[in-house]
Amino acid sequence: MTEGPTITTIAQRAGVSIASVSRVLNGLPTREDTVRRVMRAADELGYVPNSVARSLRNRRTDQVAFAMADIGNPVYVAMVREIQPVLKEAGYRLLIHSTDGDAEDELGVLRGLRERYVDGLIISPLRGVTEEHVRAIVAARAPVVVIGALPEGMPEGAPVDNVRTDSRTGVRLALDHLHAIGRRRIGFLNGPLDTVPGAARAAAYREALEALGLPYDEDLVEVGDFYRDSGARAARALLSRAPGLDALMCANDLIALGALDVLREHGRDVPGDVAVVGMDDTDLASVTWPTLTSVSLGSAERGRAAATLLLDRLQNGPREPRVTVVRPSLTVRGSTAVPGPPGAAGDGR
Amino acid sequence: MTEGPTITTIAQRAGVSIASVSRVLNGLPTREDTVRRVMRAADELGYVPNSVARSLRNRRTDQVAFAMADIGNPVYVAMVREIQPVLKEAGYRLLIHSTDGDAEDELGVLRGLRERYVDGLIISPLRGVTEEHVRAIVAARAPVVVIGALPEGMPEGAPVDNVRTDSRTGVRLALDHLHAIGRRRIGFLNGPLDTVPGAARAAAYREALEALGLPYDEDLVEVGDFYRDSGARAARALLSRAPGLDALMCANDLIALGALDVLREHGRDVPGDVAVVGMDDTDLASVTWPTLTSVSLGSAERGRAAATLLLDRLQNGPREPRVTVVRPSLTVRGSTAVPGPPGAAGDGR
DNA sequence: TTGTACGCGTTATCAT
DNA sequence: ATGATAACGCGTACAA
Repeated sequence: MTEGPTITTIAQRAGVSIASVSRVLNGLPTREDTVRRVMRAADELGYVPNSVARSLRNRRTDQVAFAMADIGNPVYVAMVREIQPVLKEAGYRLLIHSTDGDAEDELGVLRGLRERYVDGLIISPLRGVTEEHVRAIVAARAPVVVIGALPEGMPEGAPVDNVRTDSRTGVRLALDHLHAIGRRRIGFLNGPLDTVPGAARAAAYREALEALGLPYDEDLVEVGDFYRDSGARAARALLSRAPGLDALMCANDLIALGALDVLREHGRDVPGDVAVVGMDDTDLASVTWPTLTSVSLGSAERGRAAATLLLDRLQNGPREPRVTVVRPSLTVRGSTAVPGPPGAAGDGR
Repeated sequence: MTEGPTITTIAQRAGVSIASVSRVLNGLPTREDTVRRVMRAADELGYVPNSVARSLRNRRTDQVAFAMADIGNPVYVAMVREIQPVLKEAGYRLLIHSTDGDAEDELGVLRGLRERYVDGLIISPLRGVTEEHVRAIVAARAPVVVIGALPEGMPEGAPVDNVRTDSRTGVRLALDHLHAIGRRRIGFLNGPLDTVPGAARAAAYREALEALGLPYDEDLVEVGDFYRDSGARAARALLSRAPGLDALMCANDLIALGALDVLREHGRDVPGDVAVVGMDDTDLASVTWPTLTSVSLGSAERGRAAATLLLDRLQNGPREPRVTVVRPSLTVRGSTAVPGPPGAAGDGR
C-alpha cells in the first residue's frame, strides 16, 4: 500500500526542486518547460495536495462550523440549507455540531475553536450567551456569528456578529390576528422559560395581551418543551384547566402539532372552536390539517445572513460587530381561517 | 494580537524541552516535578493543542463526512441525526455535503477524499455508483460507506461497506396492503427513473402487481421528481388520465403530500375514494390529514448502521467489505384506514 | 527521565 | 527562473 504522492515525489520524477513544483502548482511565473514537466509528473502520479499540510502552513482550514441544538428541528434544517450553499460557493466546508441545547456542550464548541480546526463558527445557543460564552468567544480569536440574543456589554473588538429575530413582534402579530378574528380567551403553550426563545415569548405574550386590552390569566398558560409530544401534554393540561379557551398560541410549530392532535382527539373543531397559531413557519405548517397559521421568524433568512456575515469577516478581516435583525411575518392558513366567533361551526367532526 | 501558545512557548516558560512538554501533555511517564511545571505553564498560558498540526503528524483528522443529495429531505435528516451521536461519541467531527444529487458533485466529494481532510466518508449517491465512483473510492484509500445500491464487481479489498434497504419488498408490502383492503386500480407516482430508488421502485411496482395478479397499466404510472410540487403535478396528470383509480402508491412521502393536496382539491375522499401510501415514513407522515400510511425504509437504522460500520473500519483497520440490509416495514395510518371498497364513503368532504 | 533532531507536506523567502 | 532552506506545530526515535 503505497503512500500518496507529495510534491517531493513529483519533484524527483520531474527532476526539479520542490520549490518549483509548488510554484507551478500555484500558478506562479515559471519557465514553460518546467511547467510541462511538473504538470506531467503530477498528472501521472495523480497528485492531490494534502489539505492538512496546506492548512498548517496557511493557518486556515477552509472549514466553518454550525452549532445548534438539534438537527432534527426543522428550523435548524432550514438554516443549514441556506448556510451550506453560501459557504460552499466560497470554498468552505461545513461542519455540524448538535449540542442538544446543553450549555456545557455549547461552551465546548466555543472553546474548541482554539484548536483551530475551523476558521469560523455560526452558533445558535438555546440557553443564551453567558459570561463564559463571551469569554470563550474572545479567547477563540476566530470570528463567530451568534444567531439569537447577544448580551449588551460585549467587549471591545470581539469578533462577533449577531443575527436575531424579533419574536416579541412575532407573538404580537399572532395575537393581533387572533384578536381580529374575534378570539378573546387565547391560551399559550410555551417552551422552557430558561431558554432564550421561551423567555422572550413569555414576555411577549403578556405584552401583547396588554396592548389588546385583554387580561393576563395564568390558567391560560402552560409550559413544556419544544416538542410535539410535550405540546400535546401541555395542550391536554390546558384544555382541562380552561375548557373555554377559543384560541391557542404555540411557541413553535412542533408544539402546535401536538395541540392539533389533542384538539382533534377531543373533538374540538379547528378553527371553529379553537384557532391555533404556530411559530417558525416550518415545512410542517403547510402539511397539517387544517394547515397551520404560523409566525415566520425567518429561519432561512437568518441562516443566510449569518453565513454572509461570517464570510465577510473571513474574507475581509476584522471590523466592528454588526447586527442583522430579521423581521417576523405572519402566514395565515387554515387553522385560523374562519373569521367568525367560536360556536359558529358544529362541534365534533 | 499575540499568537496562541504552542508547546514551544510552554517549554520556554517551564524551562524544559518541547519533548518533555509533549510527553506530559500526552500522559507519558515523566518525573513528577516536570509534570507540575509543564502543567502549570500550560494552564497559565491557556494552551490548547493545534488540531491541524496534530493531524499532519498523526495522519488523521478525526473528521468524517456525510454526503447526500439534500439536507432538506427528511430522510437525510433522519440519517444525520443518527450518524452524528455515534461519531461524536467516538471523538469524530461531522462534515456535511449536499450534492443536489448531482453525479459530478458526488464524484467531487469522492475524489476530494485524496486531500485527506477526513478520515472516512458516508455517502448516499442518488444516481447510483458508477465505474468512476468505484475508481474514486479505491483511489481514496479512505474507508467509505455507501448507503444505497453497490455494483456487483467491486475490486478486491476496496475499503467499502454497504448499507441498503430492500425497496422491492417495501413496495410489495404497500401493494399487498392496498390489495388487501380491496383496491385494484393502483396508480403509481414515481421519481426519476435514472435515480437508484426511482428505477428500483418502478421494477418493484411491476413485480408486485404481477404477484397480485393485477395487470400492469402504463396509464396508471406517472414519473416526476421526489418533491411535493412535482408530486402534485404528477397526481393531477394521473387523475385526469385515469379518473377511476382507487389507490395511489407514492415513491416517497413528499410526493404523497403533493398527491394528498391534489386529491383534496379535487374533492376525492382519502381513503374512501382513493387510498394513499407514501414511502420513507418520515415525520411528515404523522402530520398530514389524514395521516399517511407509509413504507418505512429505516432511514434512522441505515444511518446508524453506516456510522457503525465506518467507525469499525476507522478503529480496527481494513477488513473484508460488509453489507447491512435494513428491512422495510409498513406503518398503516389514516390514508388507508378504511377497509371498505371505494364508493362506500360519500364524495366531497 | 530528558533533550536533540527529524519528519509530516506545504508555502514562501532568499540567494543564486 | 530556480533551488536550498526555513518555517507552520506536533510527536517520537534516538542518544545522552
